[in-house]
Amino acid sequence: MSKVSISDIARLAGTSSATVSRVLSGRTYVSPGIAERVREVVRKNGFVMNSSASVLARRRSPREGLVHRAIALIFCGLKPAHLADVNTLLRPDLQAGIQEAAAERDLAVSTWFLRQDQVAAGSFPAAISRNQFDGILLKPAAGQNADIFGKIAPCIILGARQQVACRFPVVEVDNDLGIDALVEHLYGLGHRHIEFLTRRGPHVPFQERAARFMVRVEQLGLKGCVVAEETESYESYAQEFIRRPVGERPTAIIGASDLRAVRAIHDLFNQQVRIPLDVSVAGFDGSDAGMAVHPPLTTWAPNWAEVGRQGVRVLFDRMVGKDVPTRTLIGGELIVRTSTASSPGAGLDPNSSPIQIEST
Amino acid sequence: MSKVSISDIARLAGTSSATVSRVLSGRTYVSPGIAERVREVVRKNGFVMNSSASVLARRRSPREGLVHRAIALIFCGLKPAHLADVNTLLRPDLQAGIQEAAAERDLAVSTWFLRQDQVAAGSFPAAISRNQFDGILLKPAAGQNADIFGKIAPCIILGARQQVACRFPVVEVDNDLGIDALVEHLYGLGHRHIEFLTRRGPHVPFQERAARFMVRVEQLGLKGCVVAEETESYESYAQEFIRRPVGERPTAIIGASDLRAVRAIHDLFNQQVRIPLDVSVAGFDGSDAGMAVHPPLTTWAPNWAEVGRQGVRVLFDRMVGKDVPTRTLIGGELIVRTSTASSPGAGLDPNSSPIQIEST
DNA sequence: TTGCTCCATGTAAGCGCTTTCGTCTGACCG
DNA sequence: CGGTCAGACGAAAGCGCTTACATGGAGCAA
Repeated sequence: MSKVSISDIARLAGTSSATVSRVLSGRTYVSPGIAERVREVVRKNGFVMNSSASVLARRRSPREGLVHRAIALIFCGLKPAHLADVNTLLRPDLQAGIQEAAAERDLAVSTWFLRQDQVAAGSFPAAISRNQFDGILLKPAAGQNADIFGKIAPCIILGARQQVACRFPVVEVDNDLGIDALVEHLYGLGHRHIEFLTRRGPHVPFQERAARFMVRVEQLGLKGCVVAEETESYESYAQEFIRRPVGERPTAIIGASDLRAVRAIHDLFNQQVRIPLDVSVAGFDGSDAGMAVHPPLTTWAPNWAEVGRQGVRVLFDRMVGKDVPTRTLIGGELIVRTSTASSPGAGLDPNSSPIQIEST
Repeated sequence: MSKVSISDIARLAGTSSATVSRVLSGRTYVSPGIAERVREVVRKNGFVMNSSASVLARRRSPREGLVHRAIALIFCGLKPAHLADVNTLLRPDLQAGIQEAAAERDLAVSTWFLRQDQVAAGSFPAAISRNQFDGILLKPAAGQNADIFGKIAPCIILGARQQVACRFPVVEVDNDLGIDALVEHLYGLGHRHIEFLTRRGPHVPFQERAARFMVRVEQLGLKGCVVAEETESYESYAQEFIRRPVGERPTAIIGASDLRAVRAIHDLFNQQVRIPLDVSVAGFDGSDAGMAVHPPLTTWAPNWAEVGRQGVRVLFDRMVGKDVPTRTLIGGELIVRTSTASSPGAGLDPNSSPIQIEST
């Protein structure tokens, strides 16, 4: 395409290609006069270097870090029918954060979806095994071992702590912070009996949230427990809820996720339970679903954009050889909406103002 | 990292590097015996070529298409505060479709977010202007002119038709199909007076949907009109709705988007309007919000995954020189939930079964 | 057998850069 | 004023591949 090469520039600037290279890489000293002349010619001709040649040449004496100015974002451990996973793994705001931080550092981001069996077999796409990347951002599904990527380039794990057996630094959402915020929010509203609603099965993030819930509840001296719904035999939490005498019902419920909370709200509604009059419900995720449900859901929104930004920052630091923390925790924001209100008996009419939702 | 080069392989296989290259590229004839021996050595040593050297060498005689086996996915025309745009531009399912189709063709996908002013100034990240990609998938924001990318590589426009002045082939969602499906669904339920709820301002996709709505409504001989809510002065559609005598109210409403429909549902609820008993409401998008709102929203879900797949397919075809259609339309799916029911007066009690939502 | 063709393979010339090494210039010291 | 040294620059050797071209041997016709 652009036929113009570094030696053309050299000729036009009346110098040698070596000097042009030195000016462009800024790695060695060049006298200001010549440097300026070279830059002028480069600008005038819209010259951009051939990066293949550059990478090839640099390989002779392997230098630190940034050979390609490119990182890979790898979603790994996806199940064969992976479309379902995608929504939880690939959050637009996470990716926006990654792009933002990558752009600041002039890094290209190449995205890959790898199935569990591909990783297990170590059969990567050619571009990955060819070391075309200076670093790797890993977003593993739960339980996925990702060590193998360490052989290819510096790695960082992104996301919520999961049982990823990883020797890599992790940048993750601090779920504990979210659970604490939710519990304290409800506590502040006068609730003294709170239940945490999750589902059966080994879903690590949910388990972690549940564990933290119990810790915080005990610290505050509240009554509370973790309830796991069956997913198969559909006997909903709501049905069980209304069978209990009023005094034994919790006054507030925290869902392990927004979707779980939303589902509980629907179920409770169908059982004529009024929210937040009879029971407050909160979620965890900050999803659109929580915004749409009626009444709008109080929830904890992890700052995924920041996870992306910090992930790139930490990876970059590692790429250039700096020391990086093994664990970086990212916070979030408590979004208070109308699904939570003061506990029955704590005064205050929660239905005094009409319910509204954020503007489109 | 891997010190082993093509000439090492050649030595081990007892042949020349030229032959190894020929075997690996499969571009010229090599006798089966030697070819097999070479492949064996390659396999045994886990050899992967240095793609920089390969790209560099191939440049001498510029060949068709696939030099890099990489495409760029460019979201362009973002506003400075772009996080808001991101959710509408970057749909996880779209990206999943892209990844799937790219993986099939052994293409790397590199993602870029470009602000409007960057595109206008023609100042691209180095990797893009350096021609490191064989093709470009463009997802422009409305009104963004993207012609400039045509100089860099073959381009395809992705998404819903917008006033992108483009000379490039387009792979897009067929919104007309969705509007038709929604109108016909309501028509089938007995509705004869339907309103389309949108917002003021030049939002092209909404305008298109509204236009199609009017066409279809007239074709079916229905009563219907397009209502645009102000976004600033908050006088909601619902307030205006209840001021009208019952006979002049529509029996069904279609929101220009799920979020708009969700908002209408909330507003109507606050005005004591029962859905779907008094009025049916449908949305457009297939979002999580639609699933969560109460009652769950009937909506049209465009098949974004297919847009991604077809986009890559069309781009690939163009990259290898095939003729491609200038316009590829992708359908979607009507998701019928309980926010729509038979028109009042058409018999049938819409509240006979309890409302449920999909499992988490 | 000779001469010709054809095809598989080897040889070697780059692709466009980076970097080592050596030269040259000028500054500075004795 | 000669010697020394440092600093700026150019010459040129690759980086690991691809491919035009050269080569040599097999196959075949005369």
